Amino acid sequence: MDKVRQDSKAPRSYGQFCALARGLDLVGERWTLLIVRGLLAGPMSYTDLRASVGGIATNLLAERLRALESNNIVQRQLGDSGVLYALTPWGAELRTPMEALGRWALPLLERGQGDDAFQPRWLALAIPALLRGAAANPPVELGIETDGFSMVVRIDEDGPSAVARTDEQPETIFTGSPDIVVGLAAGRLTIDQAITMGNLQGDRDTLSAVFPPERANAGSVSATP
Amino acid sequence: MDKVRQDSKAPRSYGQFCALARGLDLVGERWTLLIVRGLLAGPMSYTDLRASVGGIATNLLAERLRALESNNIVQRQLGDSGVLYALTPWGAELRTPMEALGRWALPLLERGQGDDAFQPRWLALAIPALLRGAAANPPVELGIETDGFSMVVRIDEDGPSAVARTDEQPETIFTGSPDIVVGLAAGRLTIDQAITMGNLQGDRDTLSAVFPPERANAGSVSATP
DNA sequence: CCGCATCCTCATGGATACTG
DNA sequence: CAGTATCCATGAGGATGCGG
Repeated sequence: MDKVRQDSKAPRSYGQFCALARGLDLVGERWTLLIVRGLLAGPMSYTDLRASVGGIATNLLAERLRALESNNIVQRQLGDSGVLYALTPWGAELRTPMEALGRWALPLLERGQGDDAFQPRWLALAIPALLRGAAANPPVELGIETDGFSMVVRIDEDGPSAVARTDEQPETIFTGSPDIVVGLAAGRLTIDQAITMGNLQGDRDTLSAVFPPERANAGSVSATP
Repeated sequence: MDKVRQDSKAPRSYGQFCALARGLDLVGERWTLLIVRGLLAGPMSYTDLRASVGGIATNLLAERLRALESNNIVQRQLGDSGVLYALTPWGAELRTPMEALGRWALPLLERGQGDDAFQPRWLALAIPALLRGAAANPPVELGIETDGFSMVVRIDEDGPSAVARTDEQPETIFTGSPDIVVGLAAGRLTIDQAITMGNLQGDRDTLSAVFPPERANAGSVSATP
């Protein structure tokens, strides 16, 4: 018999004619934005995505992905290595509100990592968000390594971006704990402080080009958490 | 005996060292951002707030307000008319990410109001969000009436803002359904189309100063919902 | 293995009634 | 008016199963 998948999910809506409310109808459920966070770095397989989201139950991930797909935020791709999930163009535009929310929540990072989990790939969203507004011509590239994960932060005329580092070219690499890297990006630590606490291989100029000293303690974070 | 209020709420956290996740720990629960939406227009009493949020159960509102207060997003004020809830400075900064999310969700309004509820005061968040970036010197003010509610949209050198209209000064007033007002603000309708569908008392120049024709169909909304 | 679906338990949400 | 108390429905979380 035909397996007609009954769309038995009536995904609780606010039922309000308001852009914010309708947006929250789509991305306001638990885990949803963390799934998008994972996909902002590029398409991923189900299993990788599950690890990237961090702690989501498998049935919930499947359910959320189904909802996201039917709302045109996520699309499935058939790679040669199996199924890949990717953001649609509209879904990728969630980067802006998500970065804004992340910047708002920055003061919450000041209490440090504590017992919380950490995945270096999450920084691939955070770093560009924190550096948003910066631009450089010619481009600057800085390798950053934390918690065993390497990424390249690049600032060009289009602004900052971060990608996982696959090659092994001798770029300027700064190594430090998540606290230090975030503190540097957030302007909470000066470059000198960061170098004292971390480890810089290469020239300091690249580091200060990516994290300009004038941003330090610049108070882009204004209020008390 | 002492009523020691056991803080029995262990408000389910993602437990991740990530600004987005920590932000969602505070404002990611259902209804929370809609409560903030209400308070962005100014301090409100419990009962007014409940009406403004639209459909929230009273126990949930009390619980959310308690959490928001203990997280320094909302603070209670003692007005002479009783308790008032207001945003803290940090809480008020949620306007930026909320506007960003609203702009992202704008395509969802294109299917019209349908059966959804509508409260004109919600536009006090939406209109400035849609007009963000606009500035005018000298300032322009336009009275807008929809669904029995009047507001004044003002654009000055600091950008757009909207406040409920209490006085009865003879300002230029445009009257139209929510669909029309939103369509105009979103640049989906031209001024001529809006006037055809609505009703303008006063001069067209003020209307076009607030909703510049060049924004119409400008494609600030890029993707498909 | 990967990509889910099912089952079960319990915390959370939602509606309504009630109280200082 | 400003909530609390109660009860039921629903969604989250965890374990496990199962076909490809």
